Amino acid sequence: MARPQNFDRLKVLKNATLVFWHQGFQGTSMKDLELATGLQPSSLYNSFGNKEALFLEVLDFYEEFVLGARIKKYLHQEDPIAGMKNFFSTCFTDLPRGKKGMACLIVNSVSEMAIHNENIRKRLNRTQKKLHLNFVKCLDKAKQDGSLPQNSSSDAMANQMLISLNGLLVASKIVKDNDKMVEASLQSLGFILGQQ
Amino acid sequence: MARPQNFDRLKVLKNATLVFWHQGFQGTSMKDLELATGLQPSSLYNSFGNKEALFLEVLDFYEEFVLGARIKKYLHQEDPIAGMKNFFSTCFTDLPRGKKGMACLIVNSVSEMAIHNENIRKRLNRTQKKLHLNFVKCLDKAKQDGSLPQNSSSDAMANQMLISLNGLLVASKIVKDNDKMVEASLQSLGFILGQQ
DNA sequence: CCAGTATTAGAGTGATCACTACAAAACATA
DNA sequence: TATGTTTTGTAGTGATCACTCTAATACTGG
Repeated sequence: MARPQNFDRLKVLKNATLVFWHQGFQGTSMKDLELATGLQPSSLYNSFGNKEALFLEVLDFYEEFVLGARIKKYLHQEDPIAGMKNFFSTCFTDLPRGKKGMACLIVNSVSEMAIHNENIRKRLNRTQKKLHLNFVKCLDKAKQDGSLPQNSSSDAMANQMLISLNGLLVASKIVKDNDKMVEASLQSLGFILGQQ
Repeated sequence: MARPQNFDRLKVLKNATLVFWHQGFQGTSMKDLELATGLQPSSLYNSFGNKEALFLEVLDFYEEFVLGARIKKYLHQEDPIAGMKNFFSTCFTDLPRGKKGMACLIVNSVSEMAIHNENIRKRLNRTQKKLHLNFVKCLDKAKQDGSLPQNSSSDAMANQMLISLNGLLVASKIVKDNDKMVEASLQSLGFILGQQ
């Protein structure tokens, strides 16, 4: 056969994710990615194709390992309402190396790339739908628990939560007092989460 | 004296605003700005300094003439609640040349630049505070009208509205059915706006 | 060990980046 | 018309962009 790859693909994707997350797609150069991953350009292009393709894999990595971990940690809890509350209040603190203002790779990328690259837009839309679905599951569970009225629309509520979450993450980039904004966000969702 | 400028500064700023609004700061090259404004590089640099300084003036232009126009149109109405509702429901349609997905230059720029450029961050923060202030004024007026309970905090409500608006504008970049998202957004602010 | 194959290192591609140097041009004042 | 001052047109700066070429390298199956 042939010479094997000399690197861990997942570790490379993780490092690339951190760079794109912090600097954005256009703000990240292939040079940045070489330095962050330790790979030479030939290895990067041989394994990932080009910058856009690498970014799409990074989005997959983020969905599975970053967002996925948070979904599992907070939205698969026993108490769905408390879980969703925690999901909101930790969206600033669950950051790598404690970097502030990085917010969320998905929200950042929607803002930067969605209207300019259809492949990226589709991928981001899929990720948002995944989060939406998990919100719906939580809300349905809360209905069964009796924590929420049965006649409320989980789909509509999940939309409200997505919008508030997106807005919260944007606001976290300029506002000092994030806790105040989390509180405001949870209050505006108060008819969902405010009972306890 | 000396040779006069051969262009209308406000018209140049307007055209530069449209480009930055659509493409973002990093996605816009000086070449793009030359083409959009019709100015040669020497004129651009002589009159505005550099790309960042031009962008800061563009942010001022946007605050005064784009956001300012919307504030005047919707938030200085007689009925403050209806005005705020209209402010939300028109944030997708009040776009130049009907371009969709451009959302808001402020939100786009917060997402792209806030953590990388302190000058830009400060400017964006100032603009958000201006909008916050106008929401507070509307909310206070609604309290005087009796449309809102006196004990509610206008500051907290304005924060909720800012977050929802930001989230709504981000969502408008990937979601097809914007009206559904506006409705969700207004519903989550329902305890403010839902009475009528 | 040999042959075959995929990966690697490293230099280098043209294009584009923000920005500048410089002289011609265009005006107001005298 | 002559002078002084600023803007303008044009060519061009080094740096960096995403990406590629080529040959040495490292491994597996025979």
